[in-house]
Amino acid sequence: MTPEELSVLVKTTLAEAVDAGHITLETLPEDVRVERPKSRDHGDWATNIALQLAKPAGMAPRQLAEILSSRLAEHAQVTRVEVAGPGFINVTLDAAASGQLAHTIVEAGDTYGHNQALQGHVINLEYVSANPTGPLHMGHTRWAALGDALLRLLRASGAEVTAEYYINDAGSQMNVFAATVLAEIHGEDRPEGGYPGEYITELADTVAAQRPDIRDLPRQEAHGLVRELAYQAQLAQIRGTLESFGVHFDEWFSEKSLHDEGRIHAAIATLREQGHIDDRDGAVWLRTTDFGDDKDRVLIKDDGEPTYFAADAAYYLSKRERGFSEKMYILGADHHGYVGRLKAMAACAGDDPARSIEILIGQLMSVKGARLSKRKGNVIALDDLIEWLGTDALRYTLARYPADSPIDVDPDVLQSKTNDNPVFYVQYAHARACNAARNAEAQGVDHSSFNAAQLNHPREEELLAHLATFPVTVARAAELREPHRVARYLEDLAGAYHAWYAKCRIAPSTLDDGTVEPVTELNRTRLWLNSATSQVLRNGLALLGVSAPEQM
RNA sequence: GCCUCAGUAGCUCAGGGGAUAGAGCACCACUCUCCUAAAGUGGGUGUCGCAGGUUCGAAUCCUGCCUGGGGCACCA
Repeated sequence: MTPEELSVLVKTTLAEAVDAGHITLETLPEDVRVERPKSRDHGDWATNIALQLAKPAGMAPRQLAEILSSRLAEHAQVTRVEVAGPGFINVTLDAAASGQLAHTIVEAGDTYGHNQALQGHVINLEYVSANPTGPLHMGHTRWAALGDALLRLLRASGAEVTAEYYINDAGSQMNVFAATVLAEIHGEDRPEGGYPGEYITELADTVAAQRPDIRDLPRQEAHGLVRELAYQAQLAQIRGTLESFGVHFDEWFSEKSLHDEGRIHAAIATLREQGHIDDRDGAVWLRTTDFGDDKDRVLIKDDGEPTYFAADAAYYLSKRERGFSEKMYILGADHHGYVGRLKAMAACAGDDPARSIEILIGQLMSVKGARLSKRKGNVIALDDLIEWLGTDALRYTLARYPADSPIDVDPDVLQSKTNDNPVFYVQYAHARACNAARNAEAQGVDHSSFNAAQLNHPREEELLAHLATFPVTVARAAELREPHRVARYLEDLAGAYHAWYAKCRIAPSTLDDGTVEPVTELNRTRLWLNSATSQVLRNGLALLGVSAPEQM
């Protein structure tokens, strides 16, 4: 019996008690939380439902708990129920009822932990979206790791999610970019305010190789061509970096296409219909102050050019037209000034921002001792970080903290192979489980039988309890948009596994006289538990985009 | 000035109102002739930034203050 099943049982028990007139409640709670108590003296699972319902039921919490507990105790899989403290209900389950989970997990395989908490949600998740004028750097790294983990989590919870990268391929910075590359092609000094970094030289070489005639073209024509070719080359480089970081986008959306297809003016027309446009001082304004923004925002400047915000508005409407009911953005704290205007803009467009827009703001990260890359333009390049620390270590570490806590990554920790490096601790647990399975199988232990009641060692009860909370951990992490919960969970699970492994042998032992003990049902049953654990470790790591090595 | 995030053990940090506030590191002592000791076991540590409030109960929610990070464009 899993905590979810127990939760359902408590809920139905409550409903029965209400029907029988023993408890008076107008509405039943939607969610009954069942948690693993900190102290094992408090049973296998505990619920505070009686405390929460005491007031609406007009009943003393302990009295309410007593009614529920006497009914719960009648259930076959429940060994003991106690009312404790102010009104907690502590439940102890039958060992066989808990142990069955090992079998369930192995059968569910890769889908164990998946849930339907977000079924029906059609989400557009936009993240990274770095300008295509240079390589990705540390400023993008955390969002890449976090966004991809969140994507996997949302999908595992039943949401339909599209990962989208917004390419800022319009605007003056692209011209500066092109001018820099073109100057490089001509062997001239870089223009004032141009891009630094040796990657510009590489781009210039690439472009010149593609179009050997480029130096002979009229300057203006060459500029347009360089702009396109250098952009393509840079974008390809960015994709390559993301690919090696295990991050995949479903949609690469061009800002320029919004301009070219007239979608910006169409968006303004839509906003105008909604009655939130002002024309003043020769510019076109969106009255975002109607919806709580500090100041109104310009959409079309007095020189007739659209602002970046106008493109954002058109982009938002594009997402809506493409059928996304929820638009999620992951932005760095340095962009949090955007939140107010984005939400106000959504409201101007006639949407309810509380439902249609979700903006996750993350704090910035740093890496101790990281060196700037002259080649990449005096940034700390993501490519270099990957090469230095490895994708697994980086991704795990970045996914391990809540987005709103600042991170200062310590490379020494990431590269160590001990307990103080959580990535290795978790990966090692997986590798160890795989190795134990290989070893047991070599000695003839297989999955041919399973007896849940034999999983009664305290360490296996503890391990089973951890395994049981995986689905609810995933569901909660997805709901709260907090991938770090999965990482923390995995660390706990790995700890429970190591502790179990130290006490409970899977394979038969060799006796003093050199003979090997016969394979028993206990060996086989433990193999199931071992398999279940490695499965959950694998599933959890997969949600974070981190590999689960079979040996280390 | 306004907005926003943070302040928890010596250090790095978890803790979406609940029982005695946790984990890793660091420090000490144990455990491998049998599945990976890259591990496990035991040992102590706290004015949860400060002050009020909400309630049966607050590290958690509200208000104010202190300290630190980030942000407040007809830039992109």
